[in-house]
Amino acid sequence: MRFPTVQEQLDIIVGNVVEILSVDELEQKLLQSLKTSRPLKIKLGADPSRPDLHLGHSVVLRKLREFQDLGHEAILIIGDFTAMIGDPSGKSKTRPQLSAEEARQNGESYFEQASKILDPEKTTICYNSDWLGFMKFADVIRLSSHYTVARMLERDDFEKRYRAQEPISIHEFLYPLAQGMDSVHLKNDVELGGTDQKFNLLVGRDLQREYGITPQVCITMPLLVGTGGGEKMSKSLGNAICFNDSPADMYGKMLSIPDTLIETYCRLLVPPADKKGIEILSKRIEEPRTAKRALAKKIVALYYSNSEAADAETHFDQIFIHKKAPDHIELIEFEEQSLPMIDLLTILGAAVSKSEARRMIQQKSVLVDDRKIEEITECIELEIEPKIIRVGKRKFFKVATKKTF
RNA sequence: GGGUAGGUAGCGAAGUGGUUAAACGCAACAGACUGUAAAUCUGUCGACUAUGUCUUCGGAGGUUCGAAUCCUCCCCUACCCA
Repeated sequence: MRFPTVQEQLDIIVGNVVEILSVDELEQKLLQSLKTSRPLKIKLGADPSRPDLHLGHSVVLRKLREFQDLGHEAILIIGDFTAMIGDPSGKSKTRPQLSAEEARQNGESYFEQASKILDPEKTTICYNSDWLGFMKFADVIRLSSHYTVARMLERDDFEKRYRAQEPISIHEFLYPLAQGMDSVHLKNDVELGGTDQKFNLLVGRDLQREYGITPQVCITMPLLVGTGGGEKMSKSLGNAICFNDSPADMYGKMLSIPDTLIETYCRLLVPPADKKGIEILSKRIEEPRTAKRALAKKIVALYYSNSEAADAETHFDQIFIHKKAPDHIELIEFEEQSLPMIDLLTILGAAVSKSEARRMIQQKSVLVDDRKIEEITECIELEIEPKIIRVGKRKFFKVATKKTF
């Protein structure tokens, strides 16, 4: 196969990126790689404490895939060691510490999900505990001596917290350094990350230089806004569309994004090859609904298949347009023949507490076979013939009794 | 080590002895209108054996008929001094 020229490669790499530090260096590296027939090492860090990948992750993963397709080497680093620190980027909450085993498992799950975008055959996966775990305290001291407090405080996040007189723990300073050590260890040529990773990426660059390695090129990708339209997509904010969401969920969540996001989503989430029809639609502002449906269908197809995407759409129409229950709901059987509605709702998990179940009924959002439950004291009579329970717009349950009397 | 200011529900933030399960804002949830869009309106938003009861205001004790509010000790955070 013919390797693409530097310019051809650059044209692809530049797509959707926010910043490349620096383009000149990247060009040099690409040139060098062509001359020596040595692929570039492209690094992407993965946080195993959050193994649920969502469309936000896909932005940067797609970029990594593009590098793979250009013949470069993708290295996925599972930050099992750094997870013990918890990246202080953005919202800083102490994360639960992972055991080594959990970290491995999550790492594998991450890789498996990422394989929906990456070429798994051509992806190198490694765990940073393999080198960070063996550093001695003396090594850490040496490492920390390369950086100053003032430089650390330059980081936007630290600076804000510092000014707001919020706590910053010493170990948080170690996070960028640890991540930087990954780059020193790997001697990678490029590191990819979201814009929130810029500082960390730059530390990696500095440290490589300190350790006598050609510094990596840092490429930042935009952060995807969540389905709510405000904050960045994040599982914990509940505004994420996950790789593992069912096709129906994925489709539904896609339709719930604000119209203003259609174009952005289309640009960042759909690979250029698949973009055509949707792109045109997304520009037709008078038809946002059509565009959104096409986009939603495409997204589902990307993570599942065309037929599953079509099913998701049918399913959606049935529930939300025709307001009917879905065809397939898992049947839940009970020993009892009669149960108070409130109890049933909590058992089914439709409500977290009985108080909440009560509220659901009071707010007239509970239907049994299309009949509205009016009284909180009401009991449901379970029969062999299953009954459909609907709570709110999107929760459906099918219940019956096991016993024949 | 000394001093100052703080710690209130998912978050932000009022409240400084008595209708306070705790104002208000955001988020969330439900309903109306829709296109599971936005905007808007309404309601909900600790739990339970439920027109009442129980548990919450960093933690543990104490004062009081009554404490998020007063006292003591402890823990945590920021800032200043060393």
